[in-house]
Amino acid sequence: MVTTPDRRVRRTRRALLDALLALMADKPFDAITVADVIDRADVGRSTFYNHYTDKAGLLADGLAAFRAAVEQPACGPAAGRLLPHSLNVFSHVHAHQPLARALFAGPAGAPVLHQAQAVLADVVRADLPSDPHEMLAVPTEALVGFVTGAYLSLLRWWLDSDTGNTPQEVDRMFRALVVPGVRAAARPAVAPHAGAARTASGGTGAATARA
Amino acid sequence: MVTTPDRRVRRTRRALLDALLALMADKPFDAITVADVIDRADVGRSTFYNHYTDKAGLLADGLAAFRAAVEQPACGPAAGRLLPHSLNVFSHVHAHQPLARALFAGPAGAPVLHQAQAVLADVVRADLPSDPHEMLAVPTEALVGFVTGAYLSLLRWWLDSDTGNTPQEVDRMFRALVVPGVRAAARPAVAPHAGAARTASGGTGAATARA
DNA sequence: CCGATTATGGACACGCTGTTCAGAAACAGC
DNA sequence: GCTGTTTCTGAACAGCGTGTCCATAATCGG
Repeated sequence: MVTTPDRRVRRTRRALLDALLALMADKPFDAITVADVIDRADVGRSTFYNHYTDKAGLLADGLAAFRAAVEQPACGPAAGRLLPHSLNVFSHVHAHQPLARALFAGPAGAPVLHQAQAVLADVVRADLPSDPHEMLAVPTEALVGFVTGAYLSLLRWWLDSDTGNTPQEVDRMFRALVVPGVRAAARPAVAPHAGAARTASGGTGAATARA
Repeated sequence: MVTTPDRRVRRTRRALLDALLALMADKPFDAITVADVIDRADVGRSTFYNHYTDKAGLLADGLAAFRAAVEQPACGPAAGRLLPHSLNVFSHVHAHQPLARALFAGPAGAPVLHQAQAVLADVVRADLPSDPHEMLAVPTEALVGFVTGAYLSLLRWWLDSDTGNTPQEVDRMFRALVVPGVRAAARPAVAPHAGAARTASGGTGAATARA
């Protein structure tokens, strides 16, 4: 069960997924027809529907692989940090470029983006301190959305731009942009009367005494 | 041309757009058929194609309205701030809820999201200091993507959650999350030679947190 | 080598798209 | 109110993508 026994099955599925990913580099997912996929994969139409009920079913296979890769425990040096999986995300995207490129870069298409976003959101939710006070300056779910959006935007920029940045460099940019805001949001809400105007002029908080 | 002369035309177009927006509250854009729209709008099929070549054409009308509303000069008190249009965005979203809800909340669909995102990205690009040094810690386009993503995530959260937050409150959250990161990113890049060797350990110069 | 599983091509009904056209309805101006 | 113009309407049409079915051929594991 873990590994499909029959070689034909593995061969067919791999061919279909590869074809889909290759096509996703050009067209958005919704514009790709089953005919396109089986044509490029050299697979009969009936065969496709023997394995998947849908285009989406095929894509789900790819997404599951991505999720499994990203969710494994954070690498060594990032243990105690604020968003421990960040480098993990960028590293695995780097390692699985064709899949990641199909998921995040170019014209993604609605279902793809939605699902890929959900994977990232789960990672973020697990990485964020589980709202100990529940009285933050920004509600937890909004925070999750913010961080997820930052992942998405950085990934898109990275995969679309031709600059050959390393995962480490992108991770550094990501953290520079996100961490200060998360720290600010994780503080208990500012007093609504006294310090309302203060937020605009807030220093970049070089040292947030977290003791 | 500014105002379509014939009343029938205005009536028809308005009915079609309203129908589309209403339907977008339930289904993603791609799942809505022309038949759905004209059925709800009580309009003949030929009539639809007399005005628009496409579902997308109809939506474009809505997007143009949104863009026009958001791009007008920033309101008074936000003059000299870092992202002067931020409150503008949230205020106009609040004022045009049905449209905004269709564009940002719920299952949006690929073309909608892409275009709405482009509108926001243009606003952000105009709001960001036009890279005076060009040697920032984060490339300008990545920064634009980051801020745009933050807009999107906050808007989605706001429109999806039932908490009746005011535009001002959401704007405050937005700025608390985004401004510190933008300030950090807008600093000239860390000295490339001195500190570059230990890049692998991550952490920007400013925010190396020790747990 | 053989029985079981999988791949294949072709045909089918269905739904959505975008176009065309002749006639009915609503409009603006006098 | 009348008239010429513009717009709406319903129905029909070809084209394409979807998902299903089935008998047959190819490939697998043992």
